[in-house]
Amino acid sequence: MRLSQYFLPVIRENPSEAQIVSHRLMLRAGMIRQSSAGIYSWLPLGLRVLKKVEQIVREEQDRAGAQEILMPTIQPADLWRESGRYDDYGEEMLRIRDRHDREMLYGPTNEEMITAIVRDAIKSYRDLPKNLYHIQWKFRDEVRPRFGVMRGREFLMKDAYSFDLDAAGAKRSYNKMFVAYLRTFARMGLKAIPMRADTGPIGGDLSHEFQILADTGESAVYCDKAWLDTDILAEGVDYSGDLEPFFKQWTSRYAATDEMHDAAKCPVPEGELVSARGIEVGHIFYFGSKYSKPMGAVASLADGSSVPLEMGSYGIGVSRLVGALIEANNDDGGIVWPESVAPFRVGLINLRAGDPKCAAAADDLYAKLNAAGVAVLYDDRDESAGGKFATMDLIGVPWQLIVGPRGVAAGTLEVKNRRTGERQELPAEAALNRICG
RNA sequence: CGGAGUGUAGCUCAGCCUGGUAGAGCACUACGUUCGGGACGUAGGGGCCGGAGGUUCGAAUCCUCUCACUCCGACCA
Repeated sequence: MRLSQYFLPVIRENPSEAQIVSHRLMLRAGMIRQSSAGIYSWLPLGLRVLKKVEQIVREEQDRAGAQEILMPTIQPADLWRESGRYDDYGEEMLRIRDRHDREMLYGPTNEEMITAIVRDAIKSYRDLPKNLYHIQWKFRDEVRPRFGVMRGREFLMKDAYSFDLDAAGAKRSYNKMFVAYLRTFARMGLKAIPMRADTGPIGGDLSHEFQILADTGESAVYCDKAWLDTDILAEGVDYSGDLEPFFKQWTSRYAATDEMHDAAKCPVPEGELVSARGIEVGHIFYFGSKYSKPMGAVASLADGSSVPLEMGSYGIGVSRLVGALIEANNDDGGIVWPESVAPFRVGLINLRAGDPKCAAAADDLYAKLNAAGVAVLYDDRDESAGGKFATMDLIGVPWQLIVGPRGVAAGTLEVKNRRTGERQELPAEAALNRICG
């Protein structure tokens, strides 16, 4: 993409409404614009990141055996009356009426809807287990939206729902999602720590929150220091095998949110305990027949009797993750994307757009990178060098490739890594290999 | 929902107290000089001063109402 043609409205000064770093940087880097309180438009750069995050989530859900569907944002109120939550949910639910005065709502979550779908389609124990997920916009009318996309009212969430015949099966489904979540966040370069959690309004018996550590996190969290050195991706995972030992291993290490933490009962000695701030990026629940029973979602057994389905639900805040990623990856210059979610891999900077030799060299590199399938943002504008570097730093592209008159004359290119700060002048061929390799 | 603020140019803000032709920096446009880490000069364009009502000869400024946004708290993914 040529920057001269790209819709990238960067802002040099800090917008006054943005209090935390991710919100400031998302506005400044032209990723989002606010529409109203807690509701945002995603501009091209922001949408690229959102889609990358979404894709990693999708791949790990698929790998764990969940199947993607897509449910609507608007739901009928009657569905929620079946579970009894229509009256319980309160003002956080946006209630609307259509032209026939039918009561509708903008879905804050989808337990009722998925339960109705599965209820009508699944009749036999032979059809189980199933895990269905979708990635869809949700609306929760927060009393006080804040922190940009980290606590918006409209947000993109991946929510999966598992259906099993019995508690043992439901636990297996829970374990799969537990592992999938650890892998998902690790692939984004995030250290997400599962913590025993309150089940809240979803209700249920077993629940873990996944918190990533960041200074600006909303909740206080405590964990064993050993968490900081663990690498989930290093462990091979076989979803067809028994994941319970894995689950036990990962939950044996202490980690708790403020509400669940009791300093007097904490098994970790003071020196080994990390006290930090956490951002909740995922939450998984096992809640048995809380919805299947009132809504009549049952499966027939071999002996002709029937049992309510055992359910769990599993959420990841996809749009929140974009903010959380920035909270965890920024410096004075701007965003520092992990490569797996970076909107572009390479920022190609032509320092002298007006110079024919520089332009020819940069155009050539741009063509080569495109041909190699590398996502490249090419700054071909006639701007000051400082401004170009500042823009690339702000939007956090991992690799910068710099074309200037000196290098063109010498046949070299400067390669810079945004994260490490590494800068080297390499022969053109070597520079390309460094980046593509 | 309680408390506290803020709405003036695309952004950051001054002007309001003490009423009298709408301001600055950055951004934008044109031309020129520059050019290896947010350059300089000259000339320009851009505002229903959030909205409605009131007071006044006259309102960005004073009064009333209203809307929006932000912060603290309670609540929550």
